[in-house]
Amino acid sequence: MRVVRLTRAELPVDTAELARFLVGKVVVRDLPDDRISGRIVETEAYLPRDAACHAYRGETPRNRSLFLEFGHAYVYVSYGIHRMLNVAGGARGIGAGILIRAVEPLQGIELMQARRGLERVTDLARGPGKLAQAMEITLGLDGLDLTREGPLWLGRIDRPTGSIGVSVRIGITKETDLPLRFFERGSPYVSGPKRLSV
DNA sequence: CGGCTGATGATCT
DNA sequence: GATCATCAGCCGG
Repeated sequence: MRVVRLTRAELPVDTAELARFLVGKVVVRDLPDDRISGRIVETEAYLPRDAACHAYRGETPRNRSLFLEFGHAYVYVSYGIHRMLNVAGGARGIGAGILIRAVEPLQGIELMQARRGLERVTDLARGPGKLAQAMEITLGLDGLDLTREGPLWLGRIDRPTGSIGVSVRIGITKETDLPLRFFERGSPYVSGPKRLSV
């Protein structure tokens, strides 16, 4: 399978636009001897002046990557257990990002199954915590430029993206009414309640 | 499938 | 000390 790395020039600067753009693109995790990759089927945008965004209260040690130029990785720990993979949005200095919520496994499926302790491919990376576990997303990847060669980067493949649906975001307690979740309609790899993925 | 609950620890106040 | 961009397990329909 041929995966071509995305360049920063082809990424939308606007965070919501980038969130939509990333559906259908590919996350590639290059390990010393193996490649794990998955096609993004679900994202959520977190904007500046959005109380649900980790950057809302300003820059801190944890969220500094959100203020990097769009296309950098922001990885953090949620609920003390799960790691979340995000892509920074907006120009340098703008705190915004996109949570990658689910991918359709493409390469390294056996490795994902081993890491997750599951067989069902639709359960390997359906949800941000599952995705991070399956793809070995670690805190050490925080701050990486995802448009450069390295252990984690973004690419595209020659395959059409289906119709993209929009809904409110999942699992948050603030700004719960904003239509900032994007997903590929009909994909069995999308997470969340079914009513939000129509 | 939807709804609920406990686990669990980094982060910030 | 409170909060939390989640998940697995369990239950009822």
